[in-house]
Amino acid sequence: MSIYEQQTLKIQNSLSGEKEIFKPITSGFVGMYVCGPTVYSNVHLGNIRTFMSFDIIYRYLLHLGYKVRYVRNITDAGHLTDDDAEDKISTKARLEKVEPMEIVQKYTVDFHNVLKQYNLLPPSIEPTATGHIVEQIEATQKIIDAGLAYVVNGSVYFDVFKYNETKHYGILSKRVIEDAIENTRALDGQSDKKNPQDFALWKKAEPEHIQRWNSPWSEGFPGWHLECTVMSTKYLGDQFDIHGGGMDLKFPHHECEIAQAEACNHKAPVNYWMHTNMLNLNGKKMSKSTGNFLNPSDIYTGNNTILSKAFTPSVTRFSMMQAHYSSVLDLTDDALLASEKGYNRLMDALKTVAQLKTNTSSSFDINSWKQKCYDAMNDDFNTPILIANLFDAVKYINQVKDNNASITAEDLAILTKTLNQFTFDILGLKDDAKTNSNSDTLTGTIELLIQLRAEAKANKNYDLSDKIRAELLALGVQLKDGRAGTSFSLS
RNA sequence: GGUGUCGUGGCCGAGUGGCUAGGCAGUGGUCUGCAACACCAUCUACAGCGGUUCGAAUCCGCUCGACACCUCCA
Repeated sequence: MSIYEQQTLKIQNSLSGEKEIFKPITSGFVGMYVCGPTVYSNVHLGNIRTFMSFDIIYRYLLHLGYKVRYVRNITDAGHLTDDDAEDKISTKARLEKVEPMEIVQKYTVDFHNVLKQYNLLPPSIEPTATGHIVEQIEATQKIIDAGLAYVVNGSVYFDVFKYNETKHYGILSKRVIEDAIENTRALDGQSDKKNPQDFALWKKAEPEHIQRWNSPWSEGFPGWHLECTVMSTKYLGDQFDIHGGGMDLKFPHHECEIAQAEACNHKAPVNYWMHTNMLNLNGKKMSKSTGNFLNPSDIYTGNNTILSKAFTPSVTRFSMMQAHYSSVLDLTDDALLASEKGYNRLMDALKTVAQLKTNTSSSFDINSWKQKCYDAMNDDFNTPILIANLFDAVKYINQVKDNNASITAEDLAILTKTLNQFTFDILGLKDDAKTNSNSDTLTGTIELLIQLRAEAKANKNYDLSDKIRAELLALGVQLKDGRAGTSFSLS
């Protein structure tokens, strides 16, 4: 029996605006699509938060025993910039005098490196827009055939007004498109489009545009919204379970996806839409121009002027998990410092739990604690509550260590397994100290110093014992004197 | 200007119509040669103003503020 048969998972669905019991289309299987990055520059820290949130969701679904196909695309064509009608990738390529695919390669590698640092699991399929030009042309033709798109000067536009006659454009973002059309019709000027709300399915390439493909309408490139529709339905089917992305993509990107999929396949493509909230830095939106900006790697290299020190990816990850994915998260030095201490306490407890002595009875209800951990995650992946529960266990573990509480061997096994599963498998944390420097040589050396210090202390040679303690601390080794002797931890 | 999300204690951040969230910091204590760690105890709260209710920080309205998306293009 799989875990998911014993747990009731609820997901906040942006489409209905309600928390719904999750029921996959095919029992035991989950199809999940998340809009990936446009690889024209280093990945944004805000993107990391989004992908990390879905990493937790992916990990939890896997833990529950679902067979998950997780698709996350790479946008390497067709995403237009805000300030002009040029392709982001081509613009940058011309600037740096390189091939567009060179830019794509460079930043795709950067993206993968950063995600690996933050311990994100790779998706099951990572399709690229340029690898699906044929499918995008086919989808465009299908929408034209359905009478919901029109061709002007080699470009193809989705007819939002026409679509809205039978369907609801705005169903996801809760917008009333009639109002928007009413308000903007007068402004329509030299555009090829019938209506400002219409969006491009295919764009004719200007002469300077490098990325271009042949199509029935022109030599050009596909519209940004179409790639996600094509790639999600190709790998997950016309209807699939979960579609995720950042809040900023809800409109128009995801709205357009729904319209395109409806136009192609005559059914709603997605059962559960999930949107993650934004990441701020020191209370403000991150912006390169104002200097209120961090690259994901700046945090763990410490190479920045905003934070007081470097923070490991696990600490950053832990810090982000202390907020719910649907809340705006404010990243600050204080918050990271606080998270680092909490994270260290959790890691210490995970080491302590392996050394606990068992008793004939338990003073803590392990099974109800375990269920509380599941309840937290079942409630729309509430990681802050989960972490609060993990700290309950930390408290208990320390009490047992100090003989102020007791635990049976059976309960200890459950506690150890559950704690490790939630910390490492589901939250995706890593024990940085362990991975950094856990060699027998180091351990042996420190144990020797601890022994020498104990001898110095026995001889009341406190100058020497304090010197050993202080210098080890300076090297990142903290000695901990307890009743049973001295232990240590690495930072 | 339009739409949406939100405003919780020194900081971060959950939750909720009446029952201690949690982390970090602070305070008192236990432990220690002195500390640190750990443990025990403890303090600070729900933006403002109205309303509904036996009871609201939680529901409703207004005000103020924050953030995002849109308003030219996608």
